[in-house]
Amino acid sequence: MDSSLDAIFSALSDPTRRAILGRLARGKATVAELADPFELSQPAISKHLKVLEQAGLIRSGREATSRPRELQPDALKKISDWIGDYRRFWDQSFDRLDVYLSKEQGYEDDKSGD
Amino acid sequence: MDSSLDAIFSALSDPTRRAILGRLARGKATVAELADPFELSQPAISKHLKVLEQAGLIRSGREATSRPRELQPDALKKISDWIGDYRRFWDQSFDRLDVYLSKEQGYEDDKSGD
DNA sequence: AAGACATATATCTACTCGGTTATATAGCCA
DNA sequence: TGGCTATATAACCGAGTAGATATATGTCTT
Repeated sequence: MDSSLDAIFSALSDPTRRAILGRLARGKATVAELADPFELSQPAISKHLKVLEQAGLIRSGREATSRPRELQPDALKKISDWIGDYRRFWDQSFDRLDVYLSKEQGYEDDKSGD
Repeated sequence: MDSSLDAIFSALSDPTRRAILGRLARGKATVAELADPFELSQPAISKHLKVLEQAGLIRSGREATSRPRELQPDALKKISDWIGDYRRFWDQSFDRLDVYLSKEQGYEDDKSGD
């Protein structure tokens, strides 16, 4: 599993792979279940799953003859954190001190006196 | 400008382009300024800038002979919103679905041989 | 052990991508 | 106007990608 930003962003740039993640957000699924909505061959789906797994976005299990996939949120959190550095560019309220401080509960409004 | 998730994620998958965005987060810059930190040719940088612009991540201005670039946060907000749909999977305080999902067995985080 | 089933891997092809060098375009100044 | 500067575009190359079909692997069932 790579889990670098390169691999994660690259994996997410494909609509099929994002759709697969969307399906997995509703619970784990077998390869056959994941392939069903698409007009792609089974090997094509397996390839997409490999890309997602190497990016750290999903992981594989084993249940009898099937290898169900499930979401692994760490990679998504990683890019969410990266984007967070730019949040101030579109979110006006981000610049406010109280927003910084409320990252941890209980730290709220220690010195907000403007 | 495309601005689709495909184009945005794809643009962000390259470390040079992310570094360019990082530089632009500190203010607008000319192509020459953006190229300076890299050991790449000027045309290579121009290509990267074109990719970023077509994804809607930056935009070009005009000042005398230079074409300064600046951040355009809309595209970043777009993918931030997309990721937001998955926030519950890593943010405990968002809800508890992640706990429910990881209760199932058969996944490879437990690598004790059978 | 053999067959069936779910999935992975191998191989091939067309296309995209990131880089290069060479050249073109556009604005400023003497 | 001609030349300088900043940047864009064109043409090309090697590496990687997404798809296909064909085949292999691994597990359950009988």
